[in-house]
Amino acid sequence: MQISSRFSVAVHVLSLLALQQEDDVLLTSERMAGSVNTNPVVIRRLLGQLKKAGLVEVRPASGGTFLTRQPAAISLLDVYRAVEVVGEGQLFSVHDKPLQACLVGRNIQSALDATLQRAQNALEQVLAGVTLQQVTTEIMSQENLKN
Amino acid sequence: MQISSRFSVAVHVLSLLALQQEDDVLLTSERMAGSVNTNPVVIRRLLGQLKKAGLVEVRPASGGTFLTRQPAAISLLDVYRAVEVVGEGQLFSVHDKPLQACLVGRNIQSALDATLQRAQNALEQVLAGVTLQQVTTEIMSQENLKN
DNA sequence: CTTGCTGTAACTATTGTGGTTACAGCTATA
DNA sequence: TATAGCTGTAACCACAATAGTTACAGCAAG
Repeated sequence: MQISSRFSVAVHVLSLLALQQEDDVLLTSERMAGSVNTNPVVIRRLLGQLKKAGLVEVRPASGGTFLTRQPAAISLLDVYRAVEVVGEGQLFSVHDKPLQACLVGRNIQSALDATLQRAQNALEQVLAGVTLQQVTTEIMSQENLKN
Repeated sequence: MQISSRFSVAVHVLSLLALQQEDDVLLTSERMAGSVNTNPVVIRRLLGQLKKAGLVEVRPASGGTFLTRQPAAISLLDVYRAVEVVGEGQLFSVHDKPLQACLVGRNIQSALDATLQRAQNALEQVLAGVTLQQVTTEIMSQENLKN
């Protein structure tokens, strides 16, 4: 199955935060929801996870959300982990309880484990190598291509 | 979300086929289901996909399944693709229809695309580098560790 | 004190997964 | 040629995750 769009939505939201101007209008969950094209509650749930991961600070009642770090100090892996699309080391699900009386059954899990772990790490290392800063830069450069 | 266990089950089944002895009893879907600890229909559905991908040959009514290639010529990426856990280039799902009137909204998809593609490729290349032969070798060596 | 926003619970529809029963169709073999 | 046994597949179920929605309590700032 596919990795939840929570991840891409989170990057979208963080990009909005990274690009927000000080003197700009307040970025409320409703505004962000408009840009993402979803429901404000979906955004608020997401912000809850990003907050829990220490990536953003949300002003409780008055509204407004801000990054706690520079965009260059936030990797996509941080985001990926924050939204918990996949638990640590669990990208692949492996069938449990294979027949222990069978040669293959009792060894398949450990035989596969190292490879699956490496595959997952390979994916995560790519995400670790890209920062929010790079994403917003890419957004601006995509924008320029259109002119 | 996690990648379906169809993948690990497929590797399990293919390992059984790779290790089967000529003069051994017939490997029916029921036998394989026993080793995997699931239902025979689940196995037959899976074999249908592996057959479609040209990895195995199934004898229709009399029973019995066989690899069409040497285990060394089957990579885990072949298996991964065969069971269609993830469509080509679609490991990450990205929210569609973001607000086009917004700078971030109209550029986020193309800004993320290359990175997500690279991440997925990284994962797949690890799988491409491991063959069924290596898996069965690992199974035997895990077995030996237990003695 | 009121306005407006966040935080969260609760419910829904949709989708993918994996298990199960049932049965048609075929093939090797007796 | 009859039959036993296996495959192929449809149909259904339970379960879990996702994403959208309504509703509302709580609170902070003006």
